[in-house]
Amino acid sequence: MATPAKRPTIRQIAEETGLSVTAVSYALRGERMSAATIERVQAKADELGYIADPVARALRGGRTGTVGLLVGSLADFWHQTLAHAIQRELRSHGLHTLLADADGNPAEELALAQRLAAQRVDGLIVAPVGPAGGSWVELAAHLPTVTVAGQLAGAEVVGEVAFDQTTGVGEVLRHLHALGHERIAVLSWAVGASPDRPSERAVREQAAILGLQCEIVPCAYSLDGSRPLALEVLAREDRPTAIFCLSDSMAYGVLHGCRELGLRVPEDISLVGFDDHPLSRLVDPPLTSVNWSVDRAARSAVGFLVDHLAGEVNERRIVIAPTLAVRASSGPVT
Amino acid sequence: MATPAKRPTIRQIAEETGLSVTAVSYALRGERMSAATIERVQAKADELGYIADPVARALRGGRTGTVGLLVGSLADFWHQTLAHAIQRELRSHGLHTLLADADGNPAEELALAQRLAAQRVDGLIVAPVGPAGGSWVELAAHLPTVTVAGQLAGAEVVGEVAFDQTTGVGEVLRHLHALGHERIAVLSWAVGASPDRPSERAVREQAAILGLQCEIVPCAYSLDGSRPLALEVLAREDRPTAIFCLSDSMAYGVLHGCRELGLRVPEDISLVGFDDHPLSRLVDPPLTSVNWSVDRAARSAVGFLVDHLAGEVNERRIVIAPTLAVRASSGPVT
DNA sequence: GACAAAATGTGAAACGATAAACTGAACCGT
DNA sequence: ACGGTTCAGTTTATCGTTTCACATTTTGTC
Repeated sequence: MATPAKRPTIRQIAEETGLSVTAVSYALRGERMSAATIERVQAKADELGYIADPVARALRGGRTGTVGLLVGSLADFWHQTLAHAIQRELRSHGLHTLLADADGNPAEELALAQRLAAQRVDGLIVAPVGPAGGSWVELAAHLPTVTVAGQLAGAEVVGEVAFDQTTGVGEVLRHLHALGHERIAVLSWAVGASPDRPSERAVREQAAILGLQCEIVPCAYSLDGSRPLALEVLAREDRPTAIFCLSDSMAYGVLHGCRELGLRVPEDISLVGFDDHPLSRLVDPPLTSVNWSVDRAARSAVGFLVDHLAGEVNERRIVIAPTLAVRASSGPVT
Repeated sequence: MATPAKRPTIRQIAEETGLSVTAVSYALRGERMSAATIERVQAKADELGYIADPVARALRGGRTGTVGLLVGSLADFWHQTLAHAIQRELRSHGLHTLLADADGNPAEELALAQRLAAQRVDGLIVAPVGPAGGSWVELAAHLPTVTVAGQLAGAEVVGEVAFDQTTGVGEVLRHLHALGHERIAVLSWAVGASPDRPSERAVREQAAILGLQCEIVPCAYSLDGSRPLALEVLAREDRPTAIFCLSDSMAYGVLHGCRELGLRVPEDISLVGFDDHPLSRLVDPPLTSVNWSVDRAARSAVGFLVDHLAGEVNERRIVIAPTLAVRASSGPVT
């Protein structure tokens, strides 16, 4: 039985160098102590393979080096991509990621955020699905928070990454309008009762301007959620000539549904997605979708947080502009 | 300016109930104290909205309720799916997830695992990409560890979820053999120098049995990694008649490459993937792939860990059997 | 009713790191 | 030679919780 080989602590270094624990603590951070001492301590620390215990540090009130990442639904491909991008970006700043997934349940988001806070994360990045209920205000007041694609009911955030939904939706609807579509079903996330979701509002506004009949259909995120719904919508007598899905994940499900019904895309029905997942260009037919530069969003979100933690106060809001990627899934009405 | 509204502590409860801190600590966990006291403390705790501070608890040596999840590469779709499934499964057990992504760099895996350990996770679930180097043995000796699809150089784990690669690879190669293919390029993960990767070994063995010419080509994970490689392989004069990718992510990149070169799949070249991502049935053409039941893997991995934490000692290893999903991307040699 | 054994509770010491307050010295200009 | 700074440390208290060792009360048994 090998020795349990405990991790070395600051105290061990103190004993072996003959200094006090405090001295070592300062030296390790390069404060106060003389250059000679700092070097001696560093050497010993390296020798022992010392890593500061983030837990103890956190307890005392310091930083953990860990950022909480709360995503609305990892079942959604876009959230998956975003989570990956943010995680990678955080890591490039030497920060760790504590991931929580509300799994499409907006009511749980606040509770999860609080659990993350209890774990003493240094900051929070939230990509919510639902309308913010409850007391985000208080949470955000204590914990630097950045939102991505969503608001938190008036909470004071240190950064906000917004997506220009109005323009994105507008481009899609104008595109479909130009192709001659007039009856369009819009599949929207079915989460919470949020009558004023920005994307849905944008749909209504633009539809009114263009004179389109847009029916907003609430839908579960995942492929398996949108497929049955698509089957129902497509089976109608006066089925729409186009379906606009407010996420690519849903569009994939619809695509699957079309296959099952033997409907051709785009001849029988046009289909447009919303996040431009990397695979959207590879599905059959390639999916027309709205691209948002996830990397830019991730960089900004992490940047806001890191700047804030460093005490800098910079620009706090960025609006990511959409690009409509027109592919084969949308075509003229026949 | 509102009061900072600090989280309530055990001490606050103690003061308000007139008990000692110790008594409250016991009472909250329902130990020792009289039923009456326990109830009184519980009531006060609920009233104040008390949540035990996981950080302090961890410092003292208890559980954090957080499990570290180390994935080899979140750029890979399969790892994404797996991470989501495991995260969801952990949550259903009331556990939180601390996610780290080695981003395709096996050399970093151990260091990341150590950071996770430093964060005092209760256990570790590792889905490695590379051959295990370094001292996993010591890490695993202190921290309950479960591996998914990979080994950790002789480390003693509390659970192992294995995939029957031999059978999976065998089915693919037999399938291609039956279709008349003889020259096959196998795209394998290009990580570390691991001459004895199980999947690659399986390829060599099966190829020998069936008399196939299999060239193993190392490749980066992502779509963007495999696409250029595919272009190179496909441009050869004696290009293979089939490409077998050891992950769907790579297959997507190859598919993209085929499009650019104007090659038809499967008429000009057959393509087979390996993880059966949900979108594989939707791409054009639908991708033949090997399905592994990610949900089952996730359930098992989490189950092993939870059982171990509960002190139960059960079966510690499961081998997930593959199912070959034959779709349109593989066809007879023409 | 005596005495042991539970039951219930308390105080103090951890866990590992940090920060405020304090202690000597060396050093400064005048 | 005097008070004042700076330097390079040390002591001590603290974060919130658990646990060990001990103190007190209650209960049980013959």
